[in-house]
Amino acid sequence: MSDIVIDTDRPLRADARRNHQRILESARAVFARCGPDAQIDDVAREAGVGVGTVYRHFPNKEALLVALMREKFRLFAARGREALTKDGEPFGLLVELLRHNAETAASDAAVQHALAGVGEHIWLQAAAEQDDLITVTEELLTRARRAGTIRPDIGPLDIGMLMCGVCSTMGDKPGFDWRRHLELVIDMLRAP
Amino acid sequence: MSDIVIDTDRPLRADARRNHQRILESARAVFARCGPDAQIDDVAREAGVGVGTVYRHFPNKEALLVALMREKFRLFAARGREALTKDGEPFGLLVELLRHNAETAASDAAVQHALAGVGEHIWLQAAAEQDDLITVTEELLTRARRAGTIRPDIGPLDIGMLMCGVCSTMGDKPGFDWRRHLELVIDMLRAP
DNA sequence: GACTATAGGGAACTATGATTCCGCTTGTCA
DNA sequence: TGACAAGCGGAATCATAGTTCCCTATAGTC
Repeated sequence: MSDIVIDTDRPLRADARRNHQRILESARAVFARCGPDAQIDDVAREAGVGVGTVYRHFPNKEALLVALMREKFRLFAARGREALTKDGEPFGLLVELLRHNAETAASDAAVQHALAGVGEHIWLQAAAEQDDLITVTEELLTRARRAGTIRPDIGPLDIGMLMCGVCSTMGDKPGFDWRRHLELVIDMLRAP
Repeated sequence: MSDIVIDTDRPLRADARRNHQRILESARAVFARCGPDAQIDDVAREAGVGVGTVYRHFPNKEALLVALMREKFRLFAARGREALTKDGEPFGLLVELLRHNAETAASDAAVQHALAGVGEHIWLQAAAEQDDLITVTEELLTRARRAGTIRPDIGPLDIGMLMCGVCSTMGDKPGFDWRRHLELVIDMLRAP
């Protein structure tokens, strides 16, 4: 959300702040439409700004993608935190969360491809957000474990990995049904 | 294996046949190394031929990728057929097959990315091979169902989808362990 | 209202990598 | 062993899309 390179602590000019936001939103839309081969020109057009402006805010295309990943992880972590405040059967809360997140991912090919297709070096740039997500997930799992309703050997990274797998089947592969994939995974998570 | 455009039924010249094979092998190696952004020039160099020669055998890069996918599906189907000839507990045979295929996929980023990242139109060009694989898988599943050792609601497309998910976690994602992913999936397949 | 640092626009530049083209080579067959 | 069609090599071409550059516009400030 604040990926612009700032070398002073001066606040951004109002128009810049507005554009930054607009670019991020357009990027989300364009990446969702075109996956990782979305074009900067398209993002710029969609945002109603010039390419130069995009580059003023994000040093390159990769940075834009990373910003989107980060945003997504932050969203998932926030939802996790929210789930922690609710009361109810912990496993059920987790399942609800996973379904919700999967729907979000499905509406946005960027994440799907970002998670599945890009190299480690991009992945690592969202490490902080991921760690946070992992922490939250761990807490959700702990509660479910205590309640005895989840397979006890499942860790937060397993959840990430399995969901990554579900996301990979979200494209337009003939015959695949990611919702079924998700339900199978959820079934597997349940305590025997 | 026979993707060269032939407008007569004349057999290929000996050197052409040799080169066709060599190109396919090199493509496999280069795609395995570089994933979908392998370069035709590299394939040509590795095969010890000029780029022109590659293009004489495959109209474009996509065709090369499709040829590799087809080859892979054919291999998996062949292994499935082989499993059908063995005797032993059907579920065990299936598991052995899945593990074997996963190892193969893991040694070859091309498939992994081809399965996960490319669009429907490429996918469809391997439809015949896939259908064959599905048929074989269905037979394996039927036997396991009869033996009562597999979750009865699992179909051949589920297997494909789940394995596609496993493949998607084979990259260099920090903390992911696709072998664990596979074992979790296998566990889920088992009859309750 | 004027000044200036900050921000924007978009044409031009560049890099990358797929694809084409054509003159040369080599199997094949009589 | 010659003829010639089939095949090969790789420099040149073309297309795409990321990135830079610099001139113009404007928000913020006195």
